[in-house]
Amino acid sequence: MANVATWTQPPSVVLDFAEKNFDPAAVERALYAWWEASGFFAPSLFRAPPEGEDARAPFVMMLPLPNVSGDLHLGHALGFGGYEDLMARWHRMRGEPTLWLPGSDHAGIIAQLVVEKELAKKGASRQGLSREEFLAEMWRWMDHYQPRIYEQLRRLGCSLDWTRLHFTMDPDMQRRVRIHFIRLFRSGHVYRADRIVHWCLTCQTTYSDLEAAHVERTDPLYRVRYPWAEPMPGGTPDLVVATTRPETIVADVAIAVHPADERWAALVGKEVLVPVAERRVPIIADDAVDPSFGTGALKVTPGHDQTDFEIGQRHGLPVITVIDRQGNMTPAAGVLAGPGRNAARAEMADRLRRSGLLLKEEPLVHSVGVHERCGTIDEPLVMKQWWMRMPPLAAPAIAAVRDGRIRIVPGKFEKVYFNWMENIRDWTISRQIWWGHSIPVWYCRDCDEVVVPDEDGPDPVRCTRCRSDDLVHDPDVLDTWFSSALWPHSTLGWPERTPDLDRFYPGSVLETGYDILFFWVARMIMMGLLNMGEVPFHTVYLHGLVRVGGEKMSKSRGNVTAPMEMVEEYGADALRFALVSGVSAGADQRFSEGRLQNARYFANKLWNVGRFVLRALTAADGGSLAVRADVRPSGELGDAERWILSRTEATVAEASRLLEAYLFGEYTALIQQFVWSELADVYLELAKPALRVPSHAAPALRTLAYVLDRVLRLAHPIMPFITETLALQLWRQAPPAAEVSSLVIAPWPAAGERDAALEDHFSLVVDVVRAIRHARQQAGVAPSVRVHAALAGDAKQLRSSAGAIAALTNTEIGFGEGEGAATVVRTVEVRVAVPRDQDQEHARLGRDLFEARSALARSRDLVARPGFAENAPSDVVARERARFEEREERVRLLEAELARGD
RNA sequence: GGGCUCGUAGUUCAGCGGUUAGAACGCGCGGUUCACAUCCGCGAAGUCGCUGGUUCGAUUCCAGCCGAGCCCACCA
Repeated sequence: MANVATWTQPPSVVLDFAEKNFDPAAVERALYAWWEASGFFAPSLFRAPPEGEDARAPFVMMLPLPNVSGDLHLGHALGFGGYEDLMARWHRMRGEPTLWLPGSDHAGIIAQLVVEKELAKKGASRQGLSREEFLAEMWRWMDHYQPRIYEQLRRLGCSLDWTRLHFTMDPDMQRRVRIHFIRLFRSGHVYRADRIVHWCLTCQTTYSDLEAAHVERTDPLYRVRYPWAEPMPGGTPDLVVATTRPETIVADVAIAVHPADERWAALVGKEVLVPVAERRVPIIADDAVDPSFGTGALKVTPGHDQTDFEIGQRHGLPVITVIDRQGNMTPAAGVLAGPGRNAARAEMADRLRRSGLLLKEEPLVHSVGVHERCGTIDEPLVMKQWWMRMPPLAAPAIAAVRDGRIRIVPGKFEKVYFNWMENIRDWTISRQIWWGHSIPVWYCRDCDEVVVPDEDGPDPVRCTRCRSDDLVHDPDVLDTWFSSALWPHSTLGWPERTPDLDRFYPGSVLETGYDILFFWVARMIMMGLLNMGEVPFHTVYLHGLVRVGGEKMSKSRGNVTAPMEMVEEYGADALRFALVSGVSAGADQRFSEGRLQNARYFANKLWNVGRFVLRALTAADGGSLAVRADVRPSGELGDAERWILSRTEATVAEASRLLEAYLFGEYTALIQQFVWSELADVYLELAKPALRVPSHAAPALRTLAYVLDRVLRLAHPIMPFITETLALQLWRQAPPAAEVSSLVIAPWPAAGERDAALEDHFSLVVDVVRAIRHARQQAGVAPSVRVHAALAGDAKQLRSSAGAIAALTNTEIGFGEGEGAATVVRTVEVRVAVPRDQDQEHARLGRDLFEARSALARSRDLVARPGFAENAPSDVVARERARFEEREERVRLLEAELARGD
């Protein structure tokens, strides 16, 4: 049951609490190495489930494969070190066997381009190498970058199970991709067809619709007259079309008009002559034409335009290809044949001009498709490619989200998902590059048969139809996303039914940026449903983009965006905290050095809270008191102790709630707020007096140890290194009753009992403290000077807290009448014996009274409003009534106070 | 053309049918308190984009408008 792996001792070089400031560099590497060596990141059951409960279901996440094309960027740091590791660590602490599976992606064209660029630096080129030589070059490069990326993941603290590391191009993965393709082929989900595709002249490959981007450009728009093929009756209008690509005129096969366009209705079926080509082509009617553009007549060029290709399909028109893969004009272009489509464009414009058919030339602002990888303008071409038939795969994937088997967080992305999936088009999966999964298809040179091997069969050597041995392997490779779509099941052993696949599929959460919802998430859902019959995860959490701007990240280096430099300078904990803090799901964020600095300050605050507690334990010889960090103190406790304990339990409950609701930004804010404003600013100050008296120190010591222990557990998912550093030292002095060797596998706390009345009472104490401090500052009394303060009005409730108020304000507290500056806190009169400025005080009390009266008026209106008492929930009514009474009392006190001053 | 989102303090952003609308940074003032100057204390600062509607009650829900942005799509 329990994992008794190879727990080694914690590293000896953990930072000692004698250090005033937390030094991440001193602990991070050693702690990570220890965690990893101890097997904490394996999906083991680290402790028996609680009495009467079954073992928890595993928590499974896949690392969104970073491309092996460079270093990690801030977006990776946010996803991996922020949300994902946070979830993994939290679930692990909750006792769920947690598998977070690492890997990387071969990144097809992106990686190939990078390596080609590297080659170019050395004066070499892909074309100068054989395919084998080039691939060897790719692998060399992989061998260099992969370990680098894995090291960076460790630096971020990611609790990945490195024993299950995968790479999309591992021979094993190649086999699974091959089987997947063969099955898709046999089931008809993939097919080979001549269709129009996006072609990149630079990269010399096709690409999918998703990889097409659009940019706005201004190009000349040519208006060209196409002469009628037959003499037409008088009054027949000229047929004029507008085009930005006159060089494709020679590939025109028709003119299309909108069916409802009355200008052209009578001429549908007539023919015109294509200029220069002198070919007769018909006028056809098709819905795709926008009658408001130009004359409403569209030249139809199925060989070089997406829309035209579809019109051609509908009307059975031929395809003429006049541009080749290099961008040169083919012999089919007739007189335009020859190198360079741009030269052909000029040539064509010239010829049209000379023949008087070019009526007009004007600039047009329009958007043109480009290859998003390199920015080259799309050259749509008709080519034989492999396609995946998407609508049948999309249907069950839509249903899975629709019926809640998968939930997307934040919910707005469900709409985006539906919008895309419901309009999905077939996916071109073949690419004309070398780096990638080869397509397991051979073609017979003798009879054109397509030969596909058996799933685990050898490469075919003979044609299955004509027995020829003249077979040629498809030279193309598969789109990168074809293999990553299988990731959640292929890494667990599919198609074999392995123990891992049984245990860890379906997984739990898929966390990634919203920008790859379609590229990856949607496709994983479709492939998971197809191959496994079950969704790959129940929740998709999408984060926004990290933008760096506005503020300078570093004076010396310009804008630092490399997360590793930030880890170096600020520590992984600070970077993780800064990235997650105050950001909501799916929202883009602006990252700044200020955020990072604040996170480091918070880490340091936590460090010093830890130091304070550890020193106190040492000084008091915690050993002899047998303090147990995980045991909530009971028995004789002061108000302050009972208050911070109650607040601690409240924080435990709230942190759990926020994490369950995927509200990570609020979770970090909660932790920071509690540690800084409540634990450090209030309770630590209150504990100091007690700690000075050894005989009275025990309750405070037990409380401090317990609260620190809770805080470290709560903060561990987002700040693993500093919390572990402190926990190891805390537990040495106050060993937990439930023995545990590391915070990584320590139980997530369950919220204990709260005392709501005491919490409320203490918030009054804090308000009174602030009022006294304010009075002292106003009067210019030095903090070291002890003064008197008197509490009156509704002050009885504060008797038990007089000591706390005194300690926090350096003031003697008395009850009843007093002298000095006066103020009213809620319903308590506060007089601080300091010199006062009568006029100033009078003015302030006047302002307070004005505010109190308007607040009272608001309360009165609300409580008396018709329908309020009947319609509002009873607890709201009760609260508003209480608030009304309190405000009445406050107004009365302020009036009395003012009257006294007069 | 279709879909989505955002507009809250000087800045970056949380929040939300009933709170005195919050945080961090920044700003002003004061502090050598033995955990922390990567600190402590006090303070100033918001008509929650505009206009209507729903509601006992709207910063929060709905509609329109103004402003900013994102995604999808076959604008010649």
